[in-house]
Amino acid sequence: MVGIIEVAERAGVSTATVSRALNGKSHVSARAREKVLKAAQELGYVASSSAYTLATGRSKNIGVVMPYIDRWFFSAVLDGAVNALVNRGYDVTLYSLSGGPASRKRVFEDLVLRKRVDGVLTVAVKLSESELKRLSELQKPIVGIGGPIPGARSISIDDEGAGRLATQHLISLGHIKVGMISGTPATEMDFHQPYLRRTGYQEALLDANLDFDPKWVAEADFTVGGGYVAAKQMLGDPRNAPTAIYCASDEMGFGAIQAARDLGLRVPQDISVIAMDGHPMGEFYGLSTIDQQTNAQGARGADMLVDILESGDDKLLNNVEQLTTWPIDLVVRSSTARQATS
Amino acid sequence: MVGIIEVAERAGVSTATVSRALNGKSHVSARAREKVLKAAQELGYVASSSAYTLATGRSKNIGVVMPYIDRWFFSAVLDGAVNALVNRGYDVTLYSLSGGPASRKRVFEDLVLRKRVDGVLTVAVKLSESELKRLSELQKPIVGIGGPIPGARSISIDDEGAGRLATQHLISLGHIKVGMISGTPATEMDFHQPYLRRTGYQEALLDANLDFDPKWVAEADFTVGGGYVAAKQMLGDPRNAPTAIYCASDEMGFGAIQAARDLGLRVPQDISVIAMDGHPMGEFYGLSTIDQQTNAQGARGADMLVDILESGDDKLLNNVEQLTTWPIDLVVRSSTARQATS
DNA sequence: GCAAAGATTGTAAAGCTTTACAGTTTCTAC
DNA sequence: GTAGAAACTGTAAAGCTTTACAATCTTTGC
Repeated sequence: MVGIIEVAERAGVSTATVSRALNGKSHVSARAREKVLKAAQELGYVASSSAYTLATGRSKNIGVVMPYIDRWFFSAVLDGAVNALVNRGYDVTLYSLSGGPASRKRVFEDLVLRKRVDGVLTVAVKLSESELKRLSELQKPIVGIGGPIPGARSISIDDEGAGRLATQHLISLGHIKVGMISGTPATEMDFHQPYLRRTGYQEALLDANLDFDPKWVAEADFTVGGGYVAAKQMLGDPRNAPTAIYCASDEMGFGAIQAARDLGLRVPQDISVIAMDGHPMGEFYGLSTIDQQTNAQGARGADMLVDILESGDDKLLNNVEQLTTWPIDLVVRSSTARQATS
Repeated sequence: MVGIIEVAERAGVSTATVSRALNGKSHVSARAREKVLKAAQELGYVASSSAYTLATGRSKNIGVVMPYIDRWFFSAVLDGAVNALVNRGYDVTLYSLSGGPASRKRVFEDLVLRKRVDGVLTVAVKLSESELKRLSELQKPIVGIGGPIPGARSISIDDEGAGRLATQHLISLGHIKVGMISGTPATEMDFHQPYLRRTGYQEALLDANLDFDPKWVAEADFTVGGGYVAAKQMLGDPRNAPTAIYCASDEMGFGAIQAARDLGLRVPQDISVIAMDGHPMGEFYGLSTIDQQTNAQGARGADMLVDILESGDDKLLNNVEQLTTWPIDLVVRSSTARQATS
């Protein structure tokens, strides 16, 4: 194994100079730098990251914590974050919370204490007070995506506003009976958006003086299957079915469209569907939606974190509450329309 | 920052004993072990992973390398791998190849030399000879998923057999004009399946003495959009359109179904579609498919890697060519049927 | 009760880098 | 040509753990 000593010998300088030259520090003559670079190149030398971390206290590694990996929203955030981080010279270590409370505890205690990561990016995870305290004690900055985190920096859309906007779109098309398929918080997750989106929906109805029937609100698990079942139930009773549905995720929207079709309803002539997220498949199913640029949110969160780490200002390492509201766009496609006169 | 010395002092033993007790080694009295555990608990001590890695040469960390992150196939493999690895006490560091050849080189040179990972799991990446050589020199075991890797261990379905099976299913339903939407290898990726699947398709036609029209084969990029465009083109010309299409991925299958509908064709009465992967949305679109249990493949690959690392047999660290063929299942749903008599 | 074997414990080195500090060389201005 | 400043370079410590080896204690068989 070739170490810094071999490089120093070959270049005819000390290890200190090798280190300085390779890390682009000043106080190295051009000649020495060149010799070092050449020697390192010839030997195929790369510094051991564990020794680097031990000596400097920085790992150049960000921990990303999320409740699921193989769902579109999460993998899209992850993709954005990984690309942004690699551009800035950071690795990412991935932690899933799907293993239950025990693994969650392990993630938050070990992960950070072990000095594996310089900072933490969480997606749709609400930290408990003790988790946050622990991270803060250790000066590990944290950025959350997908919901405001009390006591820390976070990036989130205005979920209530999004729910209101989607519902207003349906109302503006003349719909009077408007239903909603809301998300449901799974036990291991900390989504809080479901309720906010629902609140926005109800407020929009209220503002428009429209009736609100509890039967028009269903809960599902954010998946296509969940949306399908909920929509079929809601639309199945012809005496009291809504003419438009707002779904809290695009995947549930896909399910709802399919359920409508299976019931013989035409979209949008018989039933309008709007959802939210900005899933790439939305375009092909003509699903109207509220786009939230998921990839870009991940990239932005990653950049915020690295900005803090590289600022050189240790005060920034403390976690402070600071919410960045992420903009949303209404994308109108072919799944929403004024209802056909029957 | 609390280190092993503080724990040793509090427990009234030496650091060596603390280390042994905490790592579950033998040669520690029950009494000493208990004192150490108690002290460590009280101080909230966790060993620094960089110091551990520096001392032992092992990082308990696996690098996962894939060309994309936010596509279903890849995130499903990743999910399976992450869960399997966390169960065995390993972290995973994620590398994306989407940054082009320069970033690819960095991944394979730095990643390993920096001793960041004990082993590498690649997904749909074919290693070059020099990449493989480098990994082997450093005794880093590698396992590939999604295609046989020359010179290394890998897990792959029989792509040719899958293409043949899907096509035979269509032929068995009486279809004579059978098209295929094949994948296309993007520059940064090393998919080799596209051609194998296509070979299987052609062989099945040949075996059945069926005509083969080059216009019935299109290439697309594995996405819904790509499948949509290709299918629309293929089905658009009524004089020469196939009555059944085999798509090399479920997402392209979704696109093909949508294209057929937009052309006024009924699925499966006018046109049958079969695809492959086992995408969870397939069920809701009634897409017949060839299931390959993507999650489980990721988990299996991860387990293979850890088995090698924990075997204690250094000879196993050398990379040897060894292909594990992964079983596939034909799942028949409502998108394939005997053609309606016109 | 004692010698030998076995179990437990401690000391100190090794693992590889970064960097403070001190020492040396080179340059500049007069 | 020289003093002083500036730039460069080297030595050695620090960072935190594991573990080989040596030393000590405990047990066992007689």
